[in-house]
Amino acid sequence: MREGDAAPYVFNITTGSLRVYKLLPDGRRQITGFLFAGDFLGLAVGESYVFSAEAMEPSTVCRFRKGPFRALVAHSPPLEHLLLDRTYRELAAAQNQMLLLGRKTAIERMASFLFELPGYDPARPSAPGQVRLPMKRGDIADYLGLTVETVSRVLTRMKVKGLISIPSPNELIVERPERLRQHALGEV
Amino acid sequence: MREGDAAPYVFNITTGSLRVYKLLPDGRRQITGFLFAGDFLGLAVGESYVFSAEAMEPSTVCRFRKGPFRALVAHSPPLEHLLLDRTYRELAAAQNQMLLLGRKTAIERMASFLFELPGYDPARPSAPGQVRLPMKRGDIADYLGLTVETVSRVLTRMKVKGLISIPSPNELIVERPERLRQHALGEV
DNA sequence: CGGACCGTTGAAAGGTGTCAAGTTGCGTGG
DNA sequence: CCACGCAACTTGACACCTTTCAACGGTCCG
Repeated sequence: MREGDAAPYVFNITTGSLRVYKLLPDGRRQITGFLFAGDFLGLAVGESYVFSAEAMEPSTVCRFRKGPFRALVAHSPPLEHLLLDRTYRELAAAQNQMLLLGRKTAIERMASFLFELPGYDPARPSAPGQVRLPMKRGDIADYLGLTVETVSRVLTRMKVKGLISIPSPNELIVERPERLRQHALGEV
Repeated sequence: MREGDAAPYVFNITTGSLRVYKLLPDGRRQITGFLFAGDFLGLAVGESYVFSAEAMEPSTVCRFRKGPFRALVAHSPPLEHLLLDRTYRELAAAQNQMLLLGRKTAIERMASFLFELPGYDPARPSAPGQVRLPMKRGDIADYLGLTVETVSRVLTRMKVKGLISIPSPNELIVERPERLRQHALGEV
């Protein structure tokens, strides 16, 4: 779906992963978030979408027409409550991302990014965790407000420091979660 | 209110203006938004606030205890709908801010900022508009992901170009809205 | 085998940050 | 009434992190 297009549908993701982004006229892209199974898409008010979205891998979604969906929500307080709750979480995540984009260095951004991906177990803060990266380097760069080159260089630096290892371009192992977390908070 | 504190209240702003922000441990600050009369504050889920907020000038708010407020919302579908709608708008604004912080240059950020302040009349796109700046340079800098020095330099550059004029530090006149808008979109 | 895409690495350029100093405006107190 | 101190703002010089530009190797696939 494209920013500016008429917005007749709401989607719920069944499988796969999507990137949500906004563009400037000259092509500069900012990815505002990645979506995975269970996430909703296209809820915003208004007649047209305010952002674009694309699948990053083969994905399936459940599509609702907006009118009936709105009616359903309006008649189901629990559902509306669920949506409100999810939207608050999304807003809190957006604020964290603003902090990242406005005030963190490249390595701090990457460290923060790795912690929000599934694969980290908060119950075992120092246990290494494996992370799947369904997105390409360019997607990570446009999500973190960097260039692909910088993303690549930062990953190399982390590898050299022993913070992570990279078995393949789409897999990453966090070797030292506690030190990576310090980086994410700018405490190094 | 401070990030991390217990969150027993929800606020609605009556008069004045507030800044909402997040901090890194070393003191770096990112202002995620400015709030004005009519805006809600502290709606997010959870036991504690996920950001801090301060008044920028003498302000008054209407304070609700969270429990009763939630109950009120739950029993009033129109109210919940209103909150959901506002939150979507806030989320859309946050996505625009991510684009700004991740991909725009200093002058583009400042131009974008000036357009989201009250004082611009969309019905007369080329008419000069006066803008009140209740926040200090440091607040603008922390909102745009810049430093005070860069904010000051960009304003000077805009002044030299004839895009704006600055009668006093807290007042600003947009002289060439159409050219400023081009800057905001990176079309220069 | 050739080509497209992706990721990595190097060298140089540049925009913004850092550090420092100077100016202005204003409230306070002598 | 004026000197003083302070905070906010501006300006300059320089440093540095990230970007830009370029080249190279690897993988997949026609």
